[in-house]
Amino acid sequence: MDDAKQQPKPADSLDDVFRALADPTRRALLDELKGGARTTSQLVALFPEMTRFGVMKHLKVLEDASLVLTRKEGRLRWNHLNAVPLRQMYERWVSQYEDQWAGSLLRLKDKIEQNSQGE
Amino acid sequence: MDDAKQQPKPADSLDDVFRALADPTRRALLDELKGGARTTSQLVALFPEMTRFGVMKHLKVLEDASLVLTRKEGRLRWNHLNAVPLRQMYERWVSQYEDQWAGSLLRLKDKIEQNSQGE
DNA sequence: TTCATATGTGACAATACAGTCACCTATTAA
DNA sequence: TTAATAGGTGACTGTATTGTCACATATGAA
Repeated sequence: MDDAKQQPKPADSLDDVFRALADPTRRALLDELKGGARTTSQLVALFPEMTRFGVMKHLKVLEDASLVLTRKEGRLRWNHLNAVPLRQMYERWVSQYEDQWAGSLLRLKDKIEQNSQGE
Repeated sequence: MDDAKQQPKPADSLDDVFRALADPTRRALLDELKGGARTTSQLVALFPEMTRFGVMKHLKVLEDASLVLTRKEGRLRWNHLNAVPLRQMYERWVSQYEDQWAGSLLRLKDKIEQNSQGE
Protein backbone atom coordinates (compact mmCIF):
# COMPACT_ATOMS: atom_id res chain seq x y z
CA MET A 1 0.00 0.00 0.00
CA ASP A 2 2.84 2.36 0.68
CA ASP A 3 4.85 3.30 -2.36
CA ALA A 4 8.23 2.66 -0.75
CA LYS A 5 8.26 -1.00 -1.63
CA GLN A 6 10.82 -0.75 -4.40
CA GLN A 7 13.61 0.50 -2.17
CA PRO A 8 16.35 -1.81 -3.37
CA LYS A 9 18.95 -1.56 -0.62
CA PRO A 10 19.17 -0.33 2.97
CA ALA A 11 22.62 1.21 2.29
CA ASP A 12 24.18 2.31 5.56
CA SER A 13 26.66 5.12 6.02
CA LEU A 14 29.83 3.23 5.10
CA ASP A 15 28.22 1.69 2.05
CA ASP A 16 30.71 3.25 -0.36
CA VAL A 17 33.63 1.90 1.61
CA PHE A 18 32.37 -1.66 1.72
CA ARG A 19 31.42 -1.70 -1.92
CA ALA A 20 34.79 -0.28 -2.86
CA LEU A 21 36.60 -3.00 -0.95
CA ALA A 22 34.54 -5.78 -2.50
CA ASP A 23 36.65 -5.86 -5.64
CA PRO A 24 40.06 -7.60 -5.62
CA THR A 25 41.53 -5.18 -8.12
CA ARG A 26 40.68 -2.25 -5.88
CA ARG A 27 42.20 -4.06 -2.91
CA ALA A 28 45.35 -4.61 -4.96
CA LEU A 29 45.40 -0.89 -5.71
CA LEU A 30 45.25 -0.13 -1.99
CA ASP A 31 48.04 -2.65 -1.46
CA GLU A 32 50.21 -0.62 -3.82
CA LEU A 33 49.29 2.65 -2.16
CA LYS A 34 50.22 1.28 1.23
CA GLY A 35 53.85 1.56 0.10
CA GLY A 36 53.39 5.25 -0.63
CA ALA A 37 51.62 7.61 -3.01
CA ARG A 38 51.51 6.72 -6.71
CA THR A 39 50.48 8.63 -9.80
CA THR A 40 47.64 7.27 -11.87
CA SER A 41 50.00 6.30 -14.67
CA GLN A 42 52.24 4.42 -12.29
CA LEU A 43 49.27 2.42 -11.10
CA VAL A 44 48.14 1.77 -14.65
CA ALA A 45 51.59 0.40 -15.46
CA LEU A 46 51.32 -1.98 -12.51
CA PHE A 47 48.15 -3.57 -13.88
CA PRO A 48 48.93 -4.52 -17.48
CA GLU A 49 46.04 -6.97 -17.57
CA MET A 50 43.60 -4.09 -17.41
CA THR A 51 43.03 -1.00 -19.53
CA ARG A 52 43.81 2.45 -18.25
CA PHE A 53 40.15 3.29 -18.03
CA GLY A 54 39.51 0.24 -15.90
CA VAL A 55 42.14 1.33 -13.40
CA MET A 56 40.84 4.88 -13.36
CA LYS A 57 37.30 3.76 -12.74
CA HIS A 58 38.47 1.71 -9.80
CA LEU A 59 40.39 4.70 -8.50
CA LYS A 60 37.26 6.80 -8.73
CA VAL A 61 35.32 4.27 -6.67
CA LEU A 62 38.07 4.30 -4.06
CA GLU A 63 38.13 8.08 -4.07
CA ASP A 64 34.35 8.31 -3.66
CA ALA A 65 34.72 6.07 -0.62
CA SER A 66 37.47 8.34 0.76
CA LEU A 67 39.81 5.36 0.79
CA VAL A 68 42.06 7.21 -1.63
CA LEU A 69 42.83 10.91 -1.39
CA THR A 70 44.29 12.69 -4.40
CA ARG A 71 46.51 15.70 -4.89
CA LYS A 72 47.18 17.29 -8.25
CA GLU A 73 50.68 18.40 -9.15
CA GLY A 74 50.94 19.78 -12.65
CA ARG A 75 49.55 17.10 -14.90
CA LEU A 76 50.21 14.38 -12.36
CA ARG A 77 47.66 13.09 -9.91
CA TRP A 78 49.09 11.58 -6.76
CA ASN A 79 46.91 8.97 -5.08
CA HIS A 80 47.26 8.48 -1.32
CA LEU A 81 45.83 5.76 0.92
CA ASN A 82 43.49 6.99 3.66
CA ALA A 83 43.09 4.58 6.58
CA VAL A 84 40.35 6.40 8.46
CA PRO A 85 37.39 4.70 6.74
CA LEU A 86 39.06 1.35 7.34
CA ARG A 87 39.20 2.07 11.01
CA GLN A 88 35.56 3.19 11.09
CA MET A 89 34.55 0.04 9.29
CA TYR A 90 36.40 -2.08 11.77
CA GLU A 91 35.04 -0.34 14.84
CA ARG A 92 31.49 -0.78 13.65
CA TRP A 93 31.38 -4.31 15.00
CA VAL A 94 34.33 -4.42 17.34
CA SER A 95 34.19 -2.40 20.49
CA GLN A 96 37.44 -1.45 22.17
CA TYR A 97 36.89 -4.26 24.67
CA GLU A 98 36.49 -6.95 22.07
CA ASP A 99 39.37 -5.34 20.26
CA GLN A 100 41.59 -6.78 22.93
CA TRP A 101 40.91 -10.42 22.28
CA ALA A 102 40.54 -10.17 18.53
CA GLY A 103 43.92 -8.48 18.36
CA SER A 104 45.42 -10.99 20.73
CA LEU A 105 44.18 -13.91 18.70
CA LEU A 106 45.64 -12.43 15.57
CA ARG A 107 48.99 -11.66 17.12
CA LEU A 108 49.09 -15.22 18.39
CA LYS A 109 48.27 -16.47 14.91
CA ASP A 110 50.99 -14.33 13.36
CA LYS A 111 53.48 -15.52 15.92
CA ILE A 112 52.67 -19.11 15.15
CA GLU A 113 52.89 -18.67 11.40
CA GLN A 114 56.01 -16.55 11.32
CA ASN A 115 57.72 -18.35 14.16
CA SER A 116 60.34 -15.62 14.22
CA GLN A 117 60.23 -11.86 14.47
CA GLY A 118 63.20 -11.13 12.17
CA GLU A 119 62.17 -8.51 9.56
CA MET B 1 47.31 -19.84 -26.32
CA ASP B 2 47.28 -20.94 -22.74
CA ASP B 3 43.90 -21.91 -21.41
CA ALA B 4 44.19 -19.86 -18.24
CA LYS B 5 43.16 -16.64 -19.91
CA GLN B 6 39.63 -16.58 -18.57
CA GLN B 7 40.68 -16.20 -14.94
CA PRO B 8 38.10 -13.64 -13.94
CA LYS B 9 39.44 -12.25 -10.67
CA PRO B 10 42.71 -12.11 -8.72
CA ALA B 11 40.86 -12.95 -5.49
CA ASP B 12 43.17 -12.57 -2.51
CA SER B 13 42.93 -14.49 0.73
CA LEU B 14 40.25 -12.40 2.43
CA ASP B 15 38.10 -12.32 -0.67
CA ASP B 16 35.16 -14.05 1.01
CA VAL B 17 35.20 -11.55 3.84
CA PHE B 18 35.17 -8.50 1.60
CA ARG B 19 32.49 -9.88 -0.65
CA ALA B 20 30.37 -10.81 2.33
CA LEU B 21 30.59 -7.29 3.72
CA ALA B 22 29.67 -5.68 0.42
CA ASP B 23 25.96 -6.22 0.95
CA PRO B 24 24.02 -3.90 3.30
CA THR B 25 21.66 -6.66 4.38
CA ARG B 26 24.58 -8.77 5.51
CA ARG B 27 26.03 -5.83 7.39
CA ALA B 28 22.67 -5.33 9.09
CA LEU B 29 22.75 -8.99 10.08
CA LEU B 30 26.16 -8.50 11.67
CA ASP B 31 24.78 -5.43 13.43
CA GLU B 32 22.13 -7.62 15.03
CA LEU B 33 24.64 -10.28 15.99
CA LYS B 34 26.84 -7.71 17.68
CA GLY B 35 24.20 -7.59 20.43
CA GLY B 36 24.55 -11.33 20.97
CA ALA B 37 23.82 -14.66 19.31
CA ARG B 38 20.52 -15.07 17.44
CA THR B 39 18.74 -18.06 15.96
CA THR B 40 18.05 -18.07 12.26
CA SER B 41 14.32 -17.61 12.85
CA GLN B 42 14.92 -14.63 15.10
CA LEU B 43 16.97 -13.01 12.35
CA VAL B 44 14.33 -13.80 9.75
CA ALA B 45 11.72 -12.09 11.93
CA LEU B 46 13.91 -8.97 12.06
CA PHE B 47 13.93 -8.63 8.28
CA PRO B 48 10.26 -8.74 7.21
CA GLU B 49 11.10 -7.13 3.87
CA MET B 50 12.96 -10.25 2.82
CA THR B 51 12.03 -13.91 2.53
CA ARG B 52 13.43 -16.52 4.85
CA PHE B 53 15.52 -17.97 2.08
CA GLY B 54 17.02 -14.60 1.37
CA VAL B 55 18.15 -14.23 4.96
CA MET B 56 19.51 -17.75 5.06
CA LYS B 57 21.50 -17.27 1.90
CA HIS B 58 23.07 -14.15 3.37
CA LEU B 59 23.86 -16.09 6.52
CA LYS B 60 25.57 -18.75 4.46
CA VAL B 61 27.75 -16.14 2.78
CA LEU B 62 28.69 -14.73 6.17
CA GLU B 63 29.41 -18.20 7.48
CA ASP B 64 31.61 -19.06 4.49
CA ALA B 65 33.59 -15.92 5.28
CA SER B 66 33.92 -16.99 8.93
CA LEU B 67 32.25 -13.76 9.96
CA VAL B 68 29.47 -15.80 11.52
CA LEU B 69 30.04 -18.96 13.52
CA THR B 70 27.11 -21.30 14.14
CA ARG B 71 26.22 -23.79 16.82
CA LYS B 72 23.33 -26.20 16.58
CA GLU B 73 21.14 -26.80 19.60
CA GLY B 74 18.26 -29.16 18.90
CA ARG B 75 16.44 -27.69 15.96
CA LEU B 76 17.80 -24.23 16.61
CA ARG B 77 20.86 -22.77 14.97
CA TRP B 78 22.59 -20.06 16.95
CA ASN B 79 24.54 -17.55 14.89
CA HIS B 80 27.51 -15.80 16.52
CA LEU B 81 29.57 -12.84 15.29
CA ASN B 82 33.28 -13.53 14.78
CA ALA B 83 35.49 -10.43 14.80
CA VAL B 84 38.77 -12.05 13.80
CA PRO B 85 38.35 -11.67 10.02
CA LEU B 86 37.39 -8.02 10.57
CA ARG B 87 40.63 -7.45 12.38
CA GLN B 88 42.65 -9.20 9.67
CA MET B 89 40.95 -7.08 7.05
CA TYR B 90 41.76 -3.93 8.92
CA GLU B 91 45.39 -4.82 9.56
CA ARG B 92 45.97 -5.52 5.91
CA TRP B 93 46.47 -1.85 5.19
CA VAL B 94 47.07 -0.36 8.60
CA SER B 95 50.24 -1.25 10.39
CA GLN B 96 50.34 -0.91 14.14
CA TYR B 97 52.16 2.40 13.76
CA GLU B 98 49.58 3.97 11.49
CA ASP B 99 46.97 2.45 13.75
CA GLN B 100 47.91 5.12 16.22
CA TRP B 101 46.97 8.11 14.16
CA ALA B 102 43.98 6.56 12.45
CA GLY B 103 42.56 5.69 15.84
CA SER B 104 43.40 9.11 17.20
CA LEU B 105 41.67 10.86 14.34
CA LEU B 106 38.57 8.79 14.88
CA ARG B 107 38.50 9.36 18.61
CA LEU B 108 38.86 13.05 17.93
CA LYS B 109 36.00 12.88 15.45
CA ASP B 110 33.79 11.05 17.94
CA LYS B 111 34.64 13.54 20.63
CA ILE B 112 33.67 16.42 18.37
CA GLU B 113 30.43 14.83 17.31
CA GLN B 114 29.33 13.69 20.75
CA ASN B 115 30.73 16.75 22.48
CA SER B 116 30.50 14.95 25.79
CA GLN B 117 31.77 11.70 27.18
CA GLY B 118 28.81 11.32 29.57
CA GLU B 119 26.95 8.22 28.24
C1' DT C 1 2.00 -41.27 14.79
C1' DT C 2 0.54 -36.69 13.45
C1' DC C 3 1.26 -31.91 13.29
C1' DA C 4 3.80 -27.61 13.76
C1' DT C 5 8.07 -25.33 13.87
C1' DA C 6 13.01 -24.51 12.43
C1' DT C 7 16.08 -25.23 9.04
C1' DG C 8 18.10 -26.61 4.32
C1' DT C 9 18.33 -26.51 -1.00
C1' DG C 10 17.93 -26.36 -6.65
C1' DA C 11 16.41 -23.57 -10.25
C1' DC C 12 15.09 -19.15 -12.05
C1' DA C 13 14.44 -13.80 -13.11
C1' DA C 14 15.83 -9.01 -12.33
C1' DT C 15 19.41 -6.16 -11.32
C1' DA C 16 24.15 -4.42 -10.51
C1' DC C 17 28.89 -4.47 -11.57
C1' DA C 18 33.51 -5.02 -14.08
C1' DG C 19 35.83 -4.13 -17.99
C1' DT C 20 36.12 -2.26 -22.80
C1' DC C 21 35.71 0.95 -26.72
C1' DA C 22 36.32 5.58 -28.80
C1' DC C 23 36.81 10.26 -27.98
C1' DC C 24 38.06 14.46 -25.24
C1' DT C 25 40.83 18.00 -22.20
C1' DA C 26 45.00 19.72 -19.80
C1' DT C 27 49.88 20.25 -19.02
C1' DT C 28 54.80 20.15 -20.57
C1' DA C 29 58.60 20.31 -23.94
C1' DA C 30 60.61 21.68 -28.33
C1' DT D 1 52.34 26.44 -32.39
C1' DT D 2 52.87 21.46 -32.61
C1' DA D 3 53.57 17.10 -30.56
C1' DA D 4 53.61 14.06 -26.68
C1' DT D 5 52.16 12.68 -22.29
C1' DA D 6 48.85 12.44 -18.24
C1' DG D 7 44.42 12.40 -17.10
C1' DG D 8 39.09 12.30 -17.75
C1' DT D 9 34.33 10.55 -19.51
C1' DG D 10 29.62 8.45 -21.87
C1' DA D 11 27.77 4.37 -23.67
C1' DC D 12 27.95 -0.57 -24.28
C1' DT D 13 28.37 -5.81 -23.14
C1' DG D 14 29.21 -10.05 -20.55
C1' DT D 15 29.09 -11.87 -16.07
C1' DA D 16 27.98 -12.13 -11.16
C1' DT D 17 24.90 -11.35 -7.52
C1' DT D 18 20.47 -10.67 -5.22
C1' DG D 19 16.12 -12.15 -4.12
C1' DT D 20 12.18 -15.21 -5.23
C1' DC D 21 9.53 -19.53 -5.89
C1' DA D 22 8.44 -24.42 -4.56
C1' DC D 23 9.89 -28.40 -2.30
C1' DA D 24 12.49 -31.24 1.26
C1' DT D 25 14.49 -32.64 6.00
C1' DA D 26 14.75 -32.65 11.07
C1' DT D 27 13.35 -31.82 15.82
C1' DG D 28 9.77 -31.28 19.53
C1' DA D 29 4.98 -31.50 21.29
C1' DA D 30 0.46 -33.69 21.68
